[in-house]
Amino acid sequence: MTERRPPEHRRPTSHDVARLAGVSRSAVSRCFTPGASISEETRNRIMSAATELGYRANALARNLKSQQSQLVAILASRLDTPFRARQVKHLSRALIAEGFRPLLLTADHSDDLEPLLSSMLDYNLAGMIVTSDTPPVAVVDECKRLRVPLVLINRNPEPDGGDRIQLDTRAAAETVFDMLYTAGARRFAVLRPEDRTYTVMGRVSAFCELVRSKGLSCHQLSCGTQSYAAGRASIRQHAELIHGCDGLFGTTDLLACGALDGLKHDLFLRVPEDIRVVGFDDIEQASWAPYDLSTVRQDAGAQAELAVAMMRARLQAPDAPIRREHPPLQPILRGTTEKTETR
Amino acid sequence: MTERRPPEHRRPTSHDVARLAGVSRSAVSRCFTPGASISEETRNRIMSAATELGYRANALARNLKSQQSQLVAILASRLDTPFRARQVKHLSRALIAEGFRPLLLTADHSDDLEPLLSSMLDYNLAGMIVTSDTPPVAVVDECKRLRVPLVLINRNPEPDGGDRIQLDTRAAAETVFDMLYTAGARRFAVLRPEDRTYTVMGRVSAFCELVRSKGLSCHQLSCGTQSYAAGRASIRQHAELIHGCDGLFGTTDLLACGALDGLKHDLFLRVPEDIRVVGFDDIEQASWAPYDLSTVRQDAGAQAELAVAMMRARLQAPDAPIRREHPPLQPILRGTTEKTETR
DNA sequence: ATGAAAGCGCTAACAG
DNA sequence: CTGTTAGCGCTTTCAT
Repeated sequence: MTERRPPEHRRPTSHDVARLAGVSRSAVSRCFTPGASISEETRNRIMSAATELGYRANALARNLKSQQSQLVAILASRLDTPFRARQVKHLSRALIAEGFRPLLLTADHSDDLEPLLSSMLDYNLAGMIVTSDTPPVAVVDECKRLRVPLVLINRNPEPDGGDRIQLDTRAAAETVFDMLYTAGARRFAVLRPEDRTYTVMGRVSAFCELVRSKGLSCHQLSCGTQSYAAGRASIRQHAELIHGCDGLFGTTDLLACGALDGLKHDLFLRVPEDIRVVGFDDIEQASWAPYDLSTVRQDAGAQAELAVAMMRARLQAPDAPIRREHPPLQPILRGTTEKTETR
Repeated sequence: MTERRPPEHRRPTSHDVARLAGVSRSAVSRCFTPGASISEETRNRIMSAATELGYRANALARNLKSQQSQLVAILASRLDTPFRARQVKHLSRALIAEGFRPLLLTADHSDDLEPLLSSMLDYNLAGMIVTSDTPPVAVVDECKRLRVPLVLINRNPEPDGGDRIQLDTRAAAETVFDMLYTAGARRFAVLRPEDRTYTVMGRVSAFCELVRSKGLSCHQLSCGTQSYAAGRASIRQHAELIHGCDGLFGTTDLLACGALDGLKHDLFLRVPEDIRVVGFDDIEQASWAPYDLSTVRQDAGAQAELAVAMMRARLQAPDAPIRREHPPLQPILRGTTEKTETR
């Protein structure tokens, strides 16, 4: 008596719904396809059958058929970093809002991304958004070949594999310079992290160039990583140079926070009286009391929406020319660039 | 002459590989199936054909057939919060390490999760991991019915829909109490955020109970959200009460950091001389110079691995009894509970 | 060890 | 408007 009745936990299929509603499977399919022609009555019957059974179309099957999933891979490194977390949060929300499903790929010390990324491609991705880790060329090519829209956020401009959202380093440099100069800085320094991210390196060199083009001096202070600890250590390490400066560009808020603590606690300098400081990104901690750090905001929300829009556009016009967009920057003036009594 | 030749960007299928290698599609499939029987020679032929064509098995089709995807949904709220970001990072890594693909669902002001979550279920999830947002009952039931393993991290114990990783609030309370008491605190206060997360509320009440069971006093200071700003505001608001206390449990590092700044900059109290402070989570900022906050570490990495292991176990034994695990806690002693010259 | 055949659950082209 | 039919790309008996 081993009667083989369908197990209780089987998902109902369109077949089940069709049978219960007394229609064909195509009817069911049409019922769940936005622009399909179906009579009001059948639709109702199907709908009630569907809800009764708890039917939900199997996305895998649907995607297999339509050769297109709603899956979008997000590749992000250093997710535990405040700005990156914000970026990813907004990306995820923006994608979901547009009906996509974000697949999260966190990769750090560039542990061989290649296999991972290309295994994501197995899912017939609707797109891929990369923030801050340069995807291996193989993957970029693969995306191109498979016509998977690829959006790079703040990535190196070279490989030109996909659409890009890119910081306008010139504009950034000018904004930062203005903030520091207006606050009275004349002898500049900038933190140069050694883990060379394009954006960050770009900011450093653009800033230096700009400062020098004004006939002012700009020291580059090397510091290991883009972290609080590195920022602080760097200040200690370059103490002498620092004493000759009155304006510091932290390159990144995380670095800037570390630097601020170094300036105050290690070198006993007053900010902004002895030295003005500006960061970049406007992470939450920049506004915390001990920092009150002037910075430049990158609007993660707008950036995310732009990324999704670019992806969607590419999806519709795979052969359109590559786009590159500069999202807007907004200077945030806080205590570290406050005007002090001159003279 | 509109010759319809296969578009260049079509993915090669097992069929293409089979043809090139001169074998059947089944052979190709077997070649990519771990424990299948296939001769060394055919395997080689197939493999080289596969690499030549750049073949990768279509995950959608595979999953459709096997009724099981490698997709795991992570539901996380407040991703832009340091501890949550760390959690998600580790979850993502742990999942990927085990061959799963994390789908990221960020939901905040509990914008109707239900449709979202259940639409995720359309992907034949291999599991679902929820951190900090209680999933609607409907979804929990759905998971149960569809036998989708559900792991809840630090969620309310009531619905008992899935396996849980849960803070041991008693142990947490004892750890915190010890840290404060040992540092000399006798008159306690605790921050009570109004956005009632189970874990957080549990910490608050367990702590208060414990303190009172020792015959000591414990004031609950209400504060709006679990944020830096709320922590700081709360201190200002409860200034009088605070002045009568010498030990504060911040409930969350974010709150504790805000509180610390409130204590120092608004009430002009010295920490730890006038009042000792302990946070919870050990976010990076707790170790920053201005805070140097004693706290209790929840090991996000271990937590994530545990979550994935539990998920995997449930996948293999859907009917095993529900598990509940308490991940270990580790007190981190820093400046805010330093012993000061007594008397 | 291998190939033929039968689907997984769905959609879409085509008749009616 | 509706049902029939033919797959999407893969896996998996089942013979051979």
